[in-house]
Amino acid sequence: MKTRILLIEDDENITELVRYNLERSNYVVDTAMDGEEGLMRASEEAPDLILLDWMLPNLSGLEICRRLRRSPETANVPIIMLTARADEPDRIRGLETGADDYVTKPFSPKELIARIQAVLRRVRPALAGQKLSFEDISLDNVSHRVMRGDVLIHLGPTEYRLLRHFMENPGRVFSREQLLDSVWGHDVYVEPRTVDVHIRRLRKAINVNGLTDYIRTVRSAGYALDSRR
Amino acid sequence: MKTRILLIEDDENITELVRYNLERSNYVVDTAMDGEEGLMRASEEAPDLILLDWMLPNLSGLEICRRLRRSPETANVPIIMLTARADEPDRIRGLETGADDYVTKPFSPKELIARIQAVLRRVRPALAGQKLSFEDISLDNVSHRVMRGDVLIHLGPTEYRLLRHFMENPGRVFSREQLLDSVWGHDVYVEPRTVDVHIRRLRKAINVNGLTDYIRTVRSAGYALDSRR
DNA sequence: CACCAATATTACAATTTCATGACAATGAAT
DNA sequence: ATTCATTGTCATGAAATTGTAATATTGGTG
Repeated sequence: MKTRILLIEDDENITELVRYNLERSNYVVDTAMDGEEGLMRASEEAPDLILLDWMLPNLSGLEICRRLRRSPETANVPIIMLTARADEPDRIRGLETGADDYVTKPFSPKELIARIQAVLRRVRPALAGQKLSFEDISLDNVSHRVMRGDVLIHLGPTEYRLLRHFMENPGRVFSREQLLDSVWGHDVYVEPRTVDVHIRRLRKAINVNGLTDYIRTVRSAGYALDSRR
Repeated sequence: MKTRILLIEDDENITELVRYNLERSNYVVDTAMDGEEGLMRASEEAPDLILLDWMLPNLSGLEICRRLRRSPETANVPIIMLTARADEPDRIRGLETGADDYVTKPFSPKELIARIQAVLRRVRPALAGQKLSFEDISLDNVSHRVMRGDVLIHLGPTEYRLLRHFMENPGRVFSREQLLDSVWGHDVYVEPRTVDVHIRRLRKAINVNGLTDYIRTVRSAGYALDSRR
């Protein structure tokens, strides 16, 4: 699932510049031309981050920021202000109002993206890495969650570690002994055949309905997480 | 409990300037004169925020930043870089290494404080006197009040800090040991199982009537505050 | 096809891990 | 001094997880 960013900005040139660069960096960009529209979009779309112009027709950026923070739906969405006003009192006022950061125009796309990532890393660690994915399976180590498509999957501790190990090394075949070593630990003695049972449990858990089974059995070698059959 | 800030800076003039201003703003300031000392202090004192000079004798600020991020104890402590180098490539490099913000020398004390507040607001909202909210739970760190919907919830001190910690890091799974570290303090010895009991008390207090329980137990891993089951 | 070896599946008992209630110790408030 | 709230620990039962063995199925080979 891509990270969605809402851009509230009235200058079309900037809008297009930002959209182009963010989309190239794999973000989904939604835009609003003024404050009213911005507030509406923000509560409807629940974006992961908001880029907010300081100078807007009708409502000022500062006021938007205040309102976004007040509404429970958007109170926790990080906000980066875009501003031409580089003077210190304004910067301080912006930060005090609840913006998480601000970028002064003219800004370079690279810096904007670096700032976005820095803010996201803080606010939603899950959005900035730490997340493994393979085809439509995703595993988040921070929240310990596994999803297949958008279905939440429950795994026992061992199946979780097993899947994580596979997802950390996709495509690679592991023998039962290797799996026991790296998933169970070098010091535990467990029957190699036990691995079969856990593979079974993992398969059962992640292949809800008739979904394709990405765990490939390699006869007399072991198992692998793999898209090819 | 005051907010503790660790300043890693070799220039004594700056050190004194910063110390004076931060202490006047009610922060507790600890200082280190070089990188080695900084790393040591950081893991021992567990500060709430680190101010890090870019140019340091021996280890560079960037390298310190990297090491702080790598070590689990300090990985989540916000870092603001102090730098004379204002050019963009450096700024980007700093942000990418894991700094949360940077301030260019010479800086005004007012702006430094505003930045500290902004970073803390985003990382540890409670330290910046912010209201926290998660779904229909809200926690006001100023009045020490917790509401579920519009019902006022009474919590003991420990349950309050526990909930605050969860609300500062929603979705994230914490082991009992981690919780003891950050909620009880890194120097207290308490049985890990005691955490269970406090989780129970928190649940009981917060899930009045048949309201959904947002505290998720992650078997053999810990607990998390989470919306979906 | 018939056979063998390897894997899949099932069932079950043992073990871990967690939820819950009770209790004594502590300290603050009256 | 007494009451009350809070806290840490333990004991117990419930629930989830785990390893193993027994049995079924599959794939390859002659």
